[in-house]
Amino acid sequence: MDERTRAKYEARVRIIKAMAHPTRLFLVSELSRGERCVCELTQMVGADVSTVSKHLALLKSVGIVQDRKEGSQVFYSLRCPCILEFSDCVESVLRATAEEQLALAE
Amino acid sequence: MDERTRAKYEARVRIIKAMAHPTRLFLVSELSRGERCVCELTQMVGADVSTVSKHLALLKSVGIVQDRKEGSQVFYSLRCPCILEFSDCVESVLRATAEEQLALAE
DNA sequence: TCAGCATTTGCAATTATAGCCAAATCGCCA
DNA sequence: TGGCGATTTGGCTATAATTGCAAATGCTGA
Repeated sequence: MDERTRAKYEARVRIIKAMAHPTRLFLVSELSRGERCVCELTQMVGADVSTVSKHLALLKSVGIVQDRKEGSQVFYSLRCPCILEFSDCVESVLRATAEEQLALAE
Repeated sequence: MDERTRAKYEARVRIIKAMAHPTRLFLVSELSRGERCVCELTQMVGADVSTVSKHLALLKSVGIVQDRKEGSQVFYSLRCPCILEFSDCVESVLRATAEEQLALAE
C-alpha cells in the first residue's frame, strides 16, 4: 500500500472513526431527527457537558455535523443526511450475524 | 441514555470500529473485488503477516468478512456487499467538506 | 459593569489499540 | 515421521482515545 493510497484511506477513516463511539453514534442519530442544542444533547446522553461538547467538536471537525450559535446556546445539526445509508449497512451486518447464530442454535 | 439504548449503540459501534482503521478499510475494499488469501493481502498491505492476520480476525469477529480454509491457506471474503453504501456516505461527507473549503478559498 | 448560564478548553489519569517478534498450530508431502 | 510454508496466538511496548474536573470564554440581562 503506497503513501498515496494510505492517505486516501486515512481520510475516510477519520470520518468512520468519528462514528465509532456509542455516544457519538447516539448524537448523530438524535441529530438525524433535527437540530439540538448542547444542553439538550447533554441531558439525553447523561455525561459531563464537557465530554459531550468534545464529542460534538470531533464530529464537526470531520464534517459530519455543523453548528449554529444563537445567543449563548449552540445548536448542532447533521450536515449530511446520508447517515441512514451508513446505518443500513451496519444493520445488515448485524442481521446477518444474528441469523447465522440462530441457524447454528437449531 | 439508558442501559438498553447504550447496548444497542455499542453493538453497532463494534462493526463501525472494525472499519475505522486504514489497513482494515483497505482490506475490506480489496475483498469487495473478490476472495483473497492472507498471503496475497499481506503482500498488498506491506505489514507483518501477524498484523494482517489480526486485522482479518477482527473483521471476522464482527461479521464483516468470512473465511474458508483450503489446504494450508485461508481465503477471506466479504460477507456483506453493503460496504459500497457505507462508503458512499463517507464519500459524500468528504465531498461536502471539500466543496465548502473550496468555496471559502474563493 | 457584574452575576449567571451555556459552552469550550486544559489537564491528568485511565484504558484501549496497533505493531512487531517469537513461538505455537495446521496441513501437506517427501 | 520430519520438515516446510501458511496462519494464528501470546507477549510487550508505544501511541492514541476517553473522561471528568477545573478554569476560561462568550453572551445576556439587571
